[in-house]
Amino acid sequence: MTSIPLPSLRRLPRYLNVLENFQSQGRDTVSATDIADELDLKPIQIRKDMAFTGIVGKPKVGYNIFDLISAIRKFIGWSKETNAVLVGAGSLGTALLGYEGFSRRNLKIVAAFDSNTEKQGRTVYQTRVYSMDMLESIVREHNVKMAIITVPPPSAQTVTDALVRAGILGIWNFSPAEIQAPPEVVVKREDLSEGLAVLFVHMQEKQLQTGEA
Amino acid sequence: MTSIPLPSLRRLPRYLNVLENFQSQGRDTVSATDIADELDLKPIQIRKDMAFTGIVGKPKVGYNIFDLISAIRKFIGWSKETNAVLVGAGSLGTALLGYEGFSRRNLKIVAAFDSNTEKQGRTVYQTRVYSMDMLESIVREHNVKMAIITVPPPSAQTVTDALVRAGILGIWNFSPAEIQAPPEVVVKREDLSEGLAVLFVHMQEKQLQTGEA
DNA sequence: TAGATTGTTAATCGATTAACAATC
DNA sequence: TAGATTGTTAATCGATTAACAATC
Repeated sequence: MTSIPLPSLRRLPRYLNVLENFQSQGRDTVSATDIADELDLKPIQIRKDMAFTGIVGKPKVGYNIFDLISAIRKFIGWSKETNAVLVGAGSLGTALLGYEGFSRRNLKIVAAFDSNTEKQGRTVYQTRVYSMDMLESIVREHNVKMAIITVPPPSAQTVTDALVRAGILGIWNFSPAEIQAPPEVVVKREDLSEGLAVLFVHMQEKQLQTGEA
Repeated sequence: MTSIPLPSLRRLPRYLNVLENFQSQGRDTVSATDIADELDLKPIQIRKDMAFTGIVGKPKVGYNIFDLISAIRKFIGWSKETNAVLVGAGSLGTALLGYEGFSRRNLKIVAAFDSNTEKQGRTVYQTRVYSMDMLESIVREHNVKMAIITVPPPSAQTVTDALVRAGILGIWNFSPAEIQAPPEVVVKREDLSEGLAVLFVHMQEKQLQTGEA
């Protein structure tokens, strides 16, 4: 079985958003065209992507919204709760601790860690901040497999090493540092400056077109 | 002239990070292979991407680091300061107001806006929070062309409309809502749940490989 | 000079899109 | 039944990779 293409995978959460909107409007079926219209995509792309999740639609009828939502959630792994820890309770880390979008996707941050003793012992949006010493015991106690890194770039690799030692298997790295981890650990980079670069260049290109360089 | 491919554009900020590291180590030239090794990419891809920024290297010598940094910064539009406003001073908005990575890229958030009267008048990480009424006058006063949206999904479209009326030409949308804007306005989505989905699925795939489903 | 590294042209790979048969 | 919509197979498009000539 061939694995889902990365661009398709990235579109799945968008489909989920749209489907949840449709559902809250009381609808119970959608066609690929309905979804495509919401997202400015082509219907054929939706159908191709849906096939990867294993869901099948009915010709003439379309897809059952409830089944489709379940299939996508299950495919991504959002149908059951997942525990995570967060390292780095600075401005970005604090924001993520309070981000409502995570609980919507069944992600639960069970503990935060920070080397700053001033922050240790505090509770940020209902999550307790611990010293780094506590990392391994808490990770193992809650059987945590996923970690979020929101520390400054110079600390990113040290933190990564500690997480790996504690048994973490997936790291979501919000620091712009390039971190190295063993092959069994999945690392997802989330460098905000990438998105900023894309926006800037596209704005420039658009301005050039209108002659307003 | 054909425009830079999106994947290449997204790699440019990573090159910049690596080059700045090399520079702080006192080096003044790099080869494509040096960069590739840092980022787990192939040298040929670096050379192809560099060509888009217009920079040329010297056979046998490689690229001049200072020139390369300048060329990439200039290409992206990070060599001069850019003003932006932020709408939605909630947890994520507050984080972005304090995010050090932006000033490194010459992005200056001149004002924040929030409909919550409790937040209005406060100063968050040196940025003043205003009521939405002030949006248009402040945007025009500072000649702001770029805006960051960090409001809850139901407000995203209303905020977008207000930004467009105020003359904003580029929107960085951190809300998971799909927003509509006129064609002259560039919209960059930054939905964190996309990255989360990619991490989850890749973790699952890795577990399956090790037989630990 | 000889070797290393760039930049270009061609080949491959993978994702998107098109065409169309199957079917509720 | 006829029309609409799915899912599959083929064609196109674009990005990555390979091969290699140019050159400091």
